[in-house]
Amino acid sequence: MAPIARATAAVRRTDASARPTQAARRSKSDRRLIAAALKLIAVNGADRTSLADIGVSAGYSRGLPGERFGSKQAMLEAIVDNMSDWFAAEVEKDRGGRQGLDAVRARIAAHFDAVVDAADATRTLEMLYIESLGPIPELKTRMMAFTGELVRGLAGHFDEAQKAGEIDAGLDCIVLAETCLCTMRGIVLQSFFHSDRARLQTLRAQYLEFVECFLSAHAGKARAPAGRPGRPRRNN
Amino acid sequence: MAPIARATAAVRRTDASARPTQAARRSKSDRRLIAAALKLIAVNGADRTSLADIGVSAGYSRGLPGERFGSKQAMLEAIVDNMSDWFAAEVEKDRGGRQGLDAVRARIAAHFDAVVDAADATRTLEMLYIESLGPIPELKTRMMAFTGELVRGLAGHFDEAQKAGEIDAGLDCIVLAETCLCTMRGIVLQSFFHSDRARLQTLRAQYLEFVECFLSAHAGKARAPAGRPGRPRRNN
DNA sequence: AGATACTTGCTTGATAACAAGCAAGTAGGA
DNA sequence: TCCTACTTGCTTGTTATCAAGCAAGTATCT
Repeated sequence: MAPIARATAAVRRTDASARPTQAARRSKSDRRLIAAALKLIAVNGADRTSLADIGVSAGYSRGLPGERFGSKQAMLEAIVDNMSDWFAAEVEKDRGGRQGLDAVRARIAAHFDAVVDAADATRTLEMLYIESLGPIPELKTRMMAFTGELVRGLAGHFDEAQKAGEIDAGLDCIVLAETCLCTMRGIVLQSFFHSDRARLQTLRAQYLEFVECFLSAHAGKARAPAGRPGRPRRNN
Repeated sequence: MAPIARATAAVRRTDASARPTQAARRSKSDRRLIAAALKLIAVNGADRTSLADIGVSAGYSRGLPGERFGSKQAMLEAIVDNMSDWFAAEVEKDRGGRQGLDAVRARIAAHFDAVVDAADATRTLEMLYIESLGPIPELKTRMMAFTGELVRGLAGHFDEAQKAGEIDAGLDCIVLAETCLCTMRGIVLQSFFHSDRARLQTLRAQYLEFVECFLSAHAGKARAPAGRPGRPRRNN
């Protein structure tokens, strides 16, 4: 659930269960540091979050984050990597084995769900997304790579949909996917301003209308495949 | 064009034209300070932009911004106000006298055009949009007000379209408008990552297809509640 | 008109808070 | 005992904010 644990260390604790191993210690502190960073950055932004605050908030000393990650920049990069991997995995997991438009729908749903399930994480990710526009190119590169990965993933399913005849062959899958992700990003950002969770769901629903409408208007000619939704109808 | 000048002071200069009046001086320095701030914040973000840098970059001393605006926070607020007014006026101006769907289209076009015409300004606005999520509520309030204004403006035209029978009576104009603005915001943000200006236009065109598709699918006189947006439901 | 008093734009120096990074140290697991 | 996780003290650089001052514009009086 939480996008935190990455170093899955050997947690084999000896029979004397009160003695954690070194690797377990490190892994635990890693996790807590990143969790604390997510919480703080989600609220204050990266620039206003000091390494000292992160360390103390995680229950350690003020110096640990710097010692562990080497520098603040490096820590931010680690966080982005961590979350990118988690988010992509989450979306991919929720896709199940689906393909084509079903996979598109699953990815969109997974995207919004992830935002709800891991609010700190996604909010931090969005904060860093913007701040990465600054002069430090390292984060920006990673963010673009991350976004590109999502775009290509989604575009791949549009491709499948084209090949399966679910949608028009003339559509540009990459552009289509990118537009979808932009919209989702915009909606997610907007939802950050309203603590009201229902707002997100409302906008999400409206967005799905847009998508289904577009898809059915551009439904492919080959109408052999079974799974094609005829009308802008949501599931069920 | 530029969203800068606001204090339209009495610029009545005496016939000895080389002697600027006090008000003119102040107005000029105000303009230059804000212009410098826009440039710097667009690149570095507000947190990484110091008042000293702004002053020097504007051609004045490092102390002037603080002295003029009172505090950094206040300066940011002034900038947001300035730009909000300008942006809203720009969009409204481009609307001309149009109403209904034509006005919707004009507003969307104006929105994207403004981004291209005043890149620094909009980029700064977006930067501040995100940073305003932080713990200082002042900016956040203004940003929400600004966004709300845009939403209501757009929604008003959807309303007109409904009354004119251009679109379904069942549609929620506010939600529709908000979704549109979210998408535009997302696209604009995405375009910041590519110095390539064509990317923005590509996504913009794709988005317009979405909109037109949705509008024509929900065109015509009020029909039965068949087309009403269903409740948010995720596809498993 | 010309000189004088006053106001306002702008600059410069000082200060205090804060944050990142480094180095030397302590404690706890192997 | 050695190694590693972690802490603490310190240095250095940055930045917002304040206070004092200078210079240029404006008003007032004669």
